[in-house]
Parts: sequence; C-alpha cells; structure tokens
Amino acid sequence: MSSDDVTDQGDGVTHQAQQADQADQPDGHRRRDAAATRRALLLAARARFTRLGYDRTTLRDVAADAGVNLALIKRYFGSKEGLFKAALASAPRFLGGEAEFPHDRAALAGALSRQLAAGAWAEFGEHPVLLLLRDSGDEQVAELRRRALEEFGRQVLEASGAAPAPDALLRAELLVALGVGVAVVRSAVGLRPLADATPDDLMGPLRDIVDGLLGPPSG
Amino acid sequence: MSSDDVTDQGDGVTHQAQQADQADQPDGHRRRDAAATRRALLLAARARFTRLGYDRTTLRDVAADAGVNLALIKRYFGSKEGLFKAALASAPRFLGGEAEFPHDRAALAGALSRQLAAGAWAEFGEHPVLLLLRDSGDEQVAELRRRALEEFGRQVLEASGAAPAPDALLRAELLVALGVGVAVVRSAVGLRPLADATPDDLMGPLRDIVDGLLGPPSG
DNA sequence: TTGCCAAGTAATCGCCTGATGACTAACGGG
DNA sequence: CCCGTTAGTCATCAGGCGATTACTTGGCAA
Repeated sequence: MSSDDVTDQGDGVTHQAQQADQADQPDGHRRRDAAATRRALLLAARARFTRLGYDRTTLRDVAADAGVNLALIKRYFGSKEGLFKAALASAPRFLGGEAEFPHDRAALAGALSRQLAAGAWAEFGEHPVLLLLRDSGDEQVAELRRRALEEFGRQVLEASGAAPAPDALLRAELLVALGVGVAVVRSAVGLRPLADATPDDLMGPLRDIVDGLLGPPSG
Repeated sequence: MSSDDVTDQGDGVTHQAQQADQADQPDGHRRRDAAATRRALLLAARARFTRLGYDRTTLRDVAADAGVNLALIKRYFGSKEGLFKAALASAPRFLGGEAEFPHDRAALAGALSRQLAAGAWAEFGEHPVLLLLRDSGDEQVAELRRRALEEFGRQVLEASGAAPAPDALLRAELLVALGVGVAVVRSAVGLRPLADATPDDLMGPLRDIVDGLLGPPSG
C-alpha cells in the first residue's frame, strides 16, 4: 500500500501537452502509453496540489485533467499520498532553477528577484515552494519539507560569505522565510503592489535586505 | 482519512479552559448557557482552524473540543463557513496586540521581534496570521484577508517615516511578507534556529532588515 | 493467428462529513 | 405551578471522496 515510487524524473517535458498526449489521435481512440499517462497525471497533480492544496485536490479532478481513468492513479502511484509525494519529488526546488547557485550577495539578490517576481514559474501557475508547503498530514513529507528549506538556508548562508556571526544561520533563514512569505502572500492574498512586482522592482529592495541582513556594511 | 491524528500533540483536550466552561459543575452537568457555549465553540474552532486549516477541521472535532453538541454549531453559526468567519473575526490581528502601534523604525523592529518570536501567541497555539491565511474557498474571506494585510502594510509604511521613495509601499509589503513567512515556516516546517528564536534573537536581524529596507542609512 | 500480459475501463463500496429536522428538557415570567 | 421559549440532543440523510476489484481491450512475440 505504501508508495515507494517517488522516483520519477522524466518530467523534463513540462508544458501543457498533457491532454494532447492522450486524445489527439485522429481516429478517436487513444494510444496505450504508460509513460505518457504517468507524466500527464504527475503534471495535472502538481498543478492541482500547488494551487489548491492537498485536501481540495480530488483524484477525480486530477484524472480528468490528465484525460485518464481514475483507477490508473492507484496503478501508478498507489494512493493519493503516493501521488502527492511523486508530485513533490518532480517539482523544481526553490533557487534550484538557477544555472549556478549565486556566490555573492549581489548575485543572491538578483536570483531572489528573478524567482520571486510575478511572472516567474508561470508554467507552474504558482511558485513551487507552495507545493512544498502543502500539508498532506504525512510525517515523512514534513521531514522532506524541512530538509528542503534547510538546504535552501544553507545555500543562502554560503552565498553570504560565511560570516563569523553566531546568528548567521538565523539571518539566512529569515531570508528563506521572506521568500516563502512572498510566495504565500502573492498566491493567497494577491497583495499589491507586491503581487505584481517585476524582477526590476524587487532588485533594489531585496539588495537592501540582503546587505542589511547578511553582512556588516563593510566592503 | 484520519481526522485528528495529523499534528496531534496530545491536544484533543487542549490546554486552556475551554472545556471548563462546559462541565465544571460539581453535580456533573452544566446547563443552558448560550453565551458560554458560543464562546467555547469559537475558542475551539479558532484553535483547530489555525492549526489544521479549514478542510482538516471537522465540526465534530470542534464540538467535541468545546464539549458541546454538533448541532449547536448550526444553531449559533449557521454553517462551517459561518463558524470560520466568526473565528476569523474573533482573532487578534497582526501587530494589533501592541498597546500602541510603533511610530519609528526601532519600535517597529521591536514589535516585530516580539510578535514573531517563538513563545508569542502561545495561548493560540500559533500565530494568528495563520488563521487569516487559511483558505475556506470563500471569496468574501479572500477579500477580508487582503484588506487585513493591506492595512498591516500601511501601518508599516507609516512607521517607516513616510519615505518619499516611489517603492515605499512595496518595501513595506516585503516586511509584511517576511512576517507571514516566519509564521508559516515556523508552523509548517519548524525550521531551526528560526522556529525557536526569542525576541532577543530576532531583534538584531530584524532591525538590520528594517533599516536596510525602509530607509537610506541617513540619520 | 494465437495467446498472454500490460494498459485501460466501469462500477461500486464503505466511510466521513456537513447538514438537518424532530424531539427533550431546563429556565423563568406570569 | 404552568407553560411558552429556547438551549441542547439524537438520529439520520445525502453527497463526495478515496479505494478497490473484476472486467475489457490493445499490442507484441512466437
């Protein structure tokens, strides 16, 4: 019953080809393609889970979005929980999209500006960190979540220049919290002008925050 | 799916007096006090909604927590949605607990440190802003949410000293997002050391953020 | 062609949940 | 003391959900 197939990585396909995969056959009936079905389910699930959360996402809706039979979710992912974990595993990480992780404060501010801007992640509908925050009630997921954000914090810390301050990690985690907060506020509240901010809009303020937080105003 | 085993820390009968309202009569049963019943329901509902969110909160559990019959929820609040709105209305606002809203940056940093620290809001179990973020799917609630956070942003802006910068509001809202993020990260992830930070721990970093964000380092 | 297995389908099942409506019992004015 | 008002109880209903099982269909190998 436990779903151990959290190991999907074939999601490089992205972009909404999900339903096209299924029913674009001219003669009417679909092809049998397990991999495509799996991908379509994962894509639909990721979108729903990210946008609506765990509880409000129904397997029937996911199956419908993917143009696939409900029972196939059980076949490929075992359960709703399994589907959720697979969706989680297939999602890009916060700051993971950058070709190279920023090494200094300026680069960090730039990366944050890009990833927290309004248009970013448009292909997912929402910032992927929101998916990470969705609560399935599973303890295993909570652990996964913690680890992901811890790693993010560690990366921020590294980019800050390894300050000797004893509260350096706390400061890095405050920056993580800021990122989470921006994503949440935009998604759940639509607070403007923050919700509409472009990378350029964010660059200045974020640089000020990063400079203020991560280092004494030394050179 | 399980209803109350999610983040259960033995809370079926939470701390606090909520049940005492109901059954503290020596002879066994306490009777017929509409106001007390209403209060008990509201208290229980606020705790569950804040901690578990809208969907995972069941009316049966709320009624049980309050030591009250399920049907009374309908009597006093009409529906689950009604109960949620009442709980929302009865919750303290972010930064609303301060005797007086901070007028300058130092006071703002101090207030934030206090309200974002680990122990704060212990009587609610979680930061009240989390209740505000809980999604009941109701459009009316979304509007209420937006207004509350907008007001918070405006207050922050005011405390910043009315900078002439055109992106002053954006900067204020970033501070709002930081507050939301800290609450969310602590509640949903337990990221440490942030989750355990005391007001003193937060004071330094937050002052740096506020100074960096809200004003040029001028005197 | 034939046979076999994987992919896909249809139909429920059992359970939980929010919502009711009819009933009972306490309180208090007269 | 009586009786109307109202707080509180009980039983149940209808709907939606995740899960599951028995079945059908398509495709490939021999």
